[in-house]
Amino acid sequence: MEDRRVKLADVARVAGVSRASASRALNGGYGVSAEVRRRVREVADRLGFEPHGAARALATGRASAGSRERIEIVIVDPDPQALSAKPFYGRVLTGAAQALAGHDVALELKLVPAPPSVDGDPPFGRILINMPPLPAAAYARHGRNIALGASAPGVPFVAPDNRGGGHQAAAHLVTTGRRRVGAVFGPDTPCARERQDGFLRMMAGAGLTVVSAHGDFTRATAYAAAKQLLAREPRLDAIFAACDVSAMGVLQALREAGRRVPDDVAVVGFDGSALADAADLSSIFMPAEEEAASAVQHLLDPALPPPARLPTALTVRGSS
Amino acid sequence: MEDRRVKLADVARVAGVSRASASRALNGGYGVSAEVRRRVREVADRLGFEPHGAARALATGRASAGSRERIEIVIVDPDPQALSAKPFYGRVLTGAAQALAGHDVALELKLVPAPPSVDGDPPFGRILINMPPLPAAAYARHGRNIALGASAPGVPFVAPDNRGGGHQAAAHLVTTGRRRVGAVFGPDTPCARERQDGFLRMMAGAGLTVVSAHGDFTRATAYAAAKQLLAREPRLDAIFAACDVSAMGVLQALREAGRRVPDDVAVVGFDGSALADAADLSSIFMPAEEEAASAVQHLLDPALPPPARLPTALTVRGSS
DNA sequence: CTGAAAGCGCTTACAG
DNA sequence: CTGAAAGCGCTTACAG
Repeated sequence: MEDRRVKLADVARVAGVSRASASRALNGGYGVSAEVRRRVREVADRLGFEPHGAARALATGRASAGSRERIEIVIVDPDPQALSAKPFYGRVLTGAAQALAGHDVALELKLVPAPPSVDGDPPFGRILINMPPLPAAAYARHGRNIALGASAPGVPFVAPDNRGGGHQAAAHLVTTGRRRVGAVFGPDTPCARERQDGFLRMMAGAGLTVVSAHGDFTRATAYAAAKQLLAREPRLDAIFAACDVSAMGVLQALREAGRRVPDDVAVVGFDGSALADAADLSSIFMPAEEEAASAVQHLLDPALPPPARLPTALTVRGSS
Repeated sequence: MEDRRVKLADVARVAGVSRASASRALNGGYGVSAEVRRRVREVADRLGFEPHGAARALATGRASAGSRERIEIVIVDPDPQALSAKPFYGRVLTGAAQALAGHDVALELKLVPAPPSVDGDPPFGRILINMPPLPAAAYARHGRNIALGASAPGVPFVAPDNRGGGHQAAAHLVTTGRRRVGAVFGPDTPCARERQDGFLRMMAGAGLTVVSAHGDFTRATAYAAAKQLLAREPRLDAIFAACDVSAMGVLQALREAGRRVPDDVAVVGFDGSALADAADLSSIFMPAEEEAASAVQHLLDPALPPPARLPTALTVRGSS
């Protein structure tokens, strides 16, 4: 009548052997007669025996089969739709999944609006995205961690060479003969500032001034900013956008203003996401997948030094 | 000298109490003097004691703290970059994460080139994406499962009303006065066929014939297909693309052919991903997030009937 | 409040 | 090959 879970002892009793033999018959089967093995397995099947993972783990010392190691990807983003709207996150997952292929490690995704407190038993490792320094430091005290983008001191991180990327964009425009250059930069974040920095430095080196506006990495804002840029300098022959999504807004503004791309105006974005490819947009490729992959590799083998800065690359498409 | 893990017995010994008292002091602290509690906790901290999860689980009968329930999202895709290239997957993750908010259930991501065999102890639930019927049926015998898109008979599923979406696209073009309509349909998959079906049926109902070509959901193919369509019928005033990425190829072909969008030619895509928004592309919105969310809800409470077909919605943007 | 003891369910030397 | 026994690390009645 009792509906309690069937245990090894039950199987052993029904099969008419000791628990030791039952255990051996079930695991590998070495050291038991074929007859006993067959009988025990048959009974275990019939009774629906499922070994108690914790007990097994305790007895063997090995971690239980059910509790594979796992790496958490902790994304802090107030926008619950972030994974839909920002290609970056998908690319991170791509890189992490690839680096984990063949390693029996689970990939757990945590998308949270605010930094979660350190809970339960720590995972094998964590990849921290947009994690403020304070909670990042707290995490760092429990298990291995690596951040995407600089985080708290002491927490290793991987990041793209944003400055170099900005430089590459500027160099591309200059070497293709553009002279009246506009730019829609990003918001006030380290990453956006670095891109801007690299871009302006190169332009200054080339003796060119830049007509610029600030955006927030969204299409709508970039669209308005580009219109404003055109009003300030109608002879613009190039516009740099701090991210691909912004570049889409720029393209639309140019189209509406009757400018041909790339004939009249060249456009270069930043990110190199699928969006750039789909829109035939020249863009500075940011190795998001590679960042995530090397983050995972660092977690798997902390002896490897964290790679810190990864190079970007210019991808020329139809817009420049 | 030994570097073995510190256990409760060690803490108890150093603190000068029994293991029982040490255990009580650490868990809740009821039934121990404040003094003992303080001392034990201090020692545990100093020694870096971490309770052995399996042992605790075995002793209490409750599942170990570390082994939270989990829902697996199993994506079968031969392209290791799929998560970067296809917005659909990111949207699925968004929906699943949102539906899981507040439930202490882990979200595990499995991206595999081919259906994995059923391994270890089954998760709380699985969401199957692109899973062929045979392995889907095998999974169905171990734990709760739900597929995105129809799968094996007996496996519950959620899917968008693709046919209705195709119908909506056609209706939009017809009611906005388009009469010479082209279409770049998708590959030979149920989902693409349904979209095509709905589209053609509506057009036939309106007494219009459609100049169509087949694509494979990529930009390059759609670009070529659109060029071909224009060659066959230069007076085309609208083109439907079976997915947003294809629509991007169509837009480029139109631009190069000197057609203005939407003045000369209207374009409508399908998916309603961030791409459509960024490109200001009219599109049939497919509720990917909602599909995933209701899949999760079904897993959490199988008493709820699976929703099966979710309605699509036309989003009109600048391209039509 | 405190500790000796039993027990959680399984595995694995050890003897036979 | 087989079984009695000890043990994995912790918790929790039970007595005191």
